[in-house]
Amino acid sequence: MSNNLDFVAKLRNSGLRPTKQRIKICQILFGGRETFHFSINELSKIIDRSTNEKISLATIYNTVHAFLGKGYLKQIAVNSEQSYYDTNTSDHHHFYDEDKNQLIDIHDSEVEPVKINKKIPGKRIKSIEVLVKVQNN
Amino acid sequence: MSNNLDFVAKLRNSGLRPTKQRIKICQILFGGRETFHFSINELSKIIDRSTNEKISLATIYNTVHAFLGKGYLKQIAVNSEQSYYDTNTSDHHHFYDEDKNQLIDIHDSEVEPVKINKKIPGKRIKSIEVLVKVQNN
DNA sequence: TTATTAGTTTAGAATAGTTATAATCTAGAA
DNA sequence: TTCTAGATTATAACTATTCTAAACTAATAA
Repeated sequence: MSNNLDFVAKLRNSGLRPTKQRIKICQILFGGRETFHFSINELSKIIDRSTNEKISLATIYNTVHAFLGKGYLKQIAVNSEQSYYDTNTSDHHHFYDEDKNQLIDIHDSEVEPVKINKKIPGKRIKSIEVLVKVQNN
Repeated sequence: MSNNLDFVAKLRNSGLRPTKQRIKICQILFGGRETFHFSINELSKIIDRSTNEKISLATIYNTVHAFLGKGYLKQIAVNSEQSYYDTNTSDHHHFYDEDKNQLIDIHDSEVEPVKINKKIPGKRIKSIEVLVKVQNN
């Protein structure tokens, strides 16, 4: 498990000033044993619960965008009124439980590799996302 | 190509009253040779161009939702500020061009079938969507 | 250490997509 | 033709997200 010095280094190395807000958000996002999925709204609640000092919504948005840009987070394509993010940036896919509005990892070993036999001139593939929507039986 | 009587029958059969607004929207969505992708905003512009009588935004939303519920449209999972829909409800996947904000079909023959070797207790798979994000070279 | 400054945080305003409301209208049945 | 449940509409309300510009702070130089 990372400590704050690791986060400070991580931030510095990416050209982001290690402010106390960013370090706090790093602790929450990257300090645990497990990766997880979150929306801005959920992250905001987690922050509120885990500290007395509030971090403004604008800063949470800024930080998530910065981390996305640095590749520390991945955005997940779901149809929902809010955007979802994943602290697991490795190649993998998702179940989306529409009843619970919840994302569940599908490990790469659990999907046959997706092969696309089509190219678009002048374009290169940036990512391949598989979303398996599930419903209650 | 369908004529209005077909649309009236289609609407009646699904328990939807064939109002002139719904028939007009049917013409646009299902009257052409090709299927296509659209956002509410784009659909609204197409309607404006193709008729002198305005259809209110609320009705467009209502109708698209009704058609979604009846399975006449499919919603596509994309990260975007707006929702995208597809008049092609058959199994197939998409490229998403982030530079042009544009969806492009990947026909089923162009992807190896996606196999998911994982089940979630009490849940059944509703859909499998593959989204391939592409960028300019 | 202090001063400087460029980057950061913040509250709140602004924006955009979508949904809700309540009055008016209309398709279809009697 | 009359009646009514279902549709349409303009507009208000709501929610997620982005913008703004003032206050703050980390990092650097003096």
